[in-house]
Amino acid sequence: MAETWHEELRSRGYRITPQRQLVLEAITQLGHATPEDICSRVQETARGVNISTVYRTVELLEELGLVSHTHLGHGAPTYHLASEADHVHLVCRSCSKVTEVDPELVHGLVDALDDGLGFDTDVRHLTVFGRCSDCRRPPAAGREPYGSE
Amino acid sequence: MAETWHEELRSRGYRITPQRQLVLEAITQLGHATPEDICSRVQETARGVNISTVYRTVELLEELGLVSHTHLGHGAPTYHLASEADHVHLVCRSCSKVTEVDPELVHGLVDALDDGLGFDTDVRHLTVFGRCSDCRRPPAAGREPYGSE
DNA sequence: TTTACTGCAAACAATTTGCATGTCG
DNA sequence: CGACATGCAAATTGTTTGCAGTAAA
Repeated sequence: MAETWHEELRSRGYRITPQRQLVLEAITQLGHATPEDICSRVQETARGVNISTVYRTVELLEELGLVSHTHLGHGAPTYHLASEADHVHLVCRSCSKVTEVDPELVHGLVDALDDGLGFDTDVRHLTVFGRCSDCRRPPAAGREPYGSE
Repeated sequence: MAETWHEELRSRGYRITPQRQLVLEAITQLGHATPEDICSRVQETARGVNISTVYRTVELLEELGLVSHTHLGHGAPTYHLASEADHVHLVCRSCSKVTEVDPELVHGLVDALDDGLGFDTDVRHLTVFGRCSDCRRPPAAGREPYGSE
């Protein structure tokens, strides 16, 4: 199993601690998790990891490139494994449903931004807000305003 | 000049107040503004509008479709006139520079999401994170991790 | 005069920081 | 042992809410 990150940590002068392992595990299991989610999840098993340690840890893991975060709306950001992060998020502003789609769909956009402006898009961080098919009205006259976030 | 929104307000039972006019003006002048920005700007001229009134007002103005907001990174959201909002935001994660680009660039994506999933994208709310041409390294071996946000 | 709106302060939520103590290496 | 990490509490933002006084219409 991949514990290659242990070496990566050490080589940078960081240490391997149970808390860091627990946080990484929680993110692995939860998929999309806010710092609070991670904290609660970890508390189920072990004696828990303090919320501030969670914050410090996700920051570290992100710096190492192991996890990445996205803003799925209003409040707290959600973290997920970078290795599984290769997808784009769609968030419905009516029902808040989150859908993951293949990044292939945005390649056109990414290429256009690269060619035209030299902008290097971070696809993993991309979130598209809108309205999902379930919440969308059958093409009527006036477009209703979007709901919250 | 357009004071059509006055009627819109009244017809819905809302009132026209100096605070609401000031907030709208501030957003008009500032372009991209956080609630805090709006508050400070207004305080330069008049006796000021309380921050909680700013929050209540932007919510109202957004409901009316006059302004819209986007998350340009970490903290507070930024508000702008809906009439000027027809652009997509690019945010550089290294230098934090914000660039506005023609929404034409994302039409491909929007169409793909619509055709494939029936998802109705809210282009005005779209923000793309990445690295701008200035901050991008000349194609080297290892890709540096992204900075803050 | 009626009822919405504003300001203020307190309540909340999310995140950060200082510091004494604990522990990986 | 010694430097780094953790826990805890307090300090910071960012945002919301209750309420009494103010002002559009």
